[in-house]
Amino acid sequence: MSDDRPYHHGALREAVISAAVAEVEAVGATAVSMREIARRAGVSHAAPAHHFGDRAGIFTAIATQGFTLAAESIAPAAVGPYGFLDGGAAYVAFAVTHPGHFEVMFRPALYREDDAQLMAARDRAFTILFGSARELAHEHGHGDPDALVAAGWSLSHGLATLLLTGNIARYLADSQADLADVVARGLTALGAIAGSRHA
Amino acid sequence: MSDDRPYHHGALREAVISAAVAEVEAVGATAVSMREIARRAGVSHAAPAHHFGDRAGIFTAIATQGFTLAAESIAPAAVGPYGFLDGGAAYVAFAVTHPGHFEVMFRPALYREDDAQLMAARDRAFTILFGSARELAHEHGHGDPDALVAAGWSLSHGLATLLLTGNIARYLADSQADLADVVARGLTALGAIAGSRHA
DNA sequence: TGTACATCAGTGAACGCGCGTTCACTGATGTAC
DNA sequence: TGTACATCAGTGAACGCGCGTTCACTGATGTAC
Repeated sequence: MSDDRPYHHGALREAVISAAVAEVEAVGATAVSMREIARRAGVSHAAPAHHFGDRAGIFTAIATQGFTLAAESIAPAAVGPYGFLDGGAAYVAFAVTHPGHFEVMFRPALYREDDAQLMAARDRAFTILFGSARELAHEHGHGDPDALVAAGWSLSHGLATLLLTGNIARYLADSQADLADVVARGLTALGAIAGSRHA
Repeated sequence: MSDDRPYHHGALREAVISAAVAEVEAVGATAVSMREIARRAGVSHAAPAHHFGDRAGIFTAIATQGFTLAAESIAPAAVGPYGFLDGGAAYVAFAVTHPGHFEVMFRPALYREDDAQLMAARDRAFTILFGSARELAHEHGHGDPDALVAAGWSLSHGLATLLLTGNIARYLADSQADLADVVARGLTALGAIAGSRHA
């Protein structure tokens, strides 16, 4: 080693994870290589494999961290009688600020789904989603929390995905702050029309 | 050549595109290689490059074909006073039956966005989306088609994405036929609640 | 406090492999006469 | 109808490169005494 970097890194695990997240954001999850992650983290190319075994091991760590971060950032918003709605907005905000984590989290084929810590983190996140939907249904006299989850999750996930891939920007020129308002108005109108159809 | 395959393929372009789509569905868009596409199509490894130049050229062809197929399969549904709603269902159905095209279409970083044929096909598809939204807004007395597009497109796109990545199946056990109903009910309830909040 | 030793995080050279690209070629097709 | 030739779609050998994996190693740290 030419510089004064110590032989033992001390926080190699964290360094590799954040390098891997940056790499996912740069080239996409399925195109990342262990060598490039190591290069980004400033360690030897064999170090990531030494710690995580393979790419699936790194992706499992990223997904676990992602579900934990998502739960932490959504939980404070997802309380009160409209917590499900505010939680949805927080979900979109999380995706936009953590695109690398978000991409990996929802590509379960890339990581080890039976990992104990991953499952725990994921369940914590989904407890917030289903819990706030149950509260919304109870509070407003609608009986089916699962239907609320199906619609609300799809709406938030779709908006997040379209924002991240740059598709919203091309077709709906609004700024992101306005966008939340626009989507809320569209949701209200769309719900009323869908309801009137089957009334 | 050991078999009786003729020297000139005759439909190499189509063969390469459909092999590439199959490969995208197998390993993900960013992980496909020209060599593997050629192997799948049963041609020499240099043939795809000869025709398309590089991966971006193939992806451009896939996206163009995807927008064309999407427009063709959504257009018949997207008519009448509720065409926007039925078009959304057709959008989800297209995504589920054409996962390879769908993935490439909404990753514009992978292809040449300024390709003339691509832009034409894409505009045809989006004309259907915005046109049916305008008709819905007019028919039901809601003034902002863009808000309908933002909400409806997000909802359909999110549902499609969650279905394709296997996330819906894990958390909402319903069959896909039922799911359309569940989402419609959730949308109606969610719209009413969102409306009552700001009333 | 000082010494000896086990542990193990991290290194770096070496390997075989699949990749994209290049390039001289082959052979089927279309056109001119 | 038959011959000559230009065109160009598609081939396959060769190249250099980055990849994941292996493995003997180095050296910092923790523990025993």
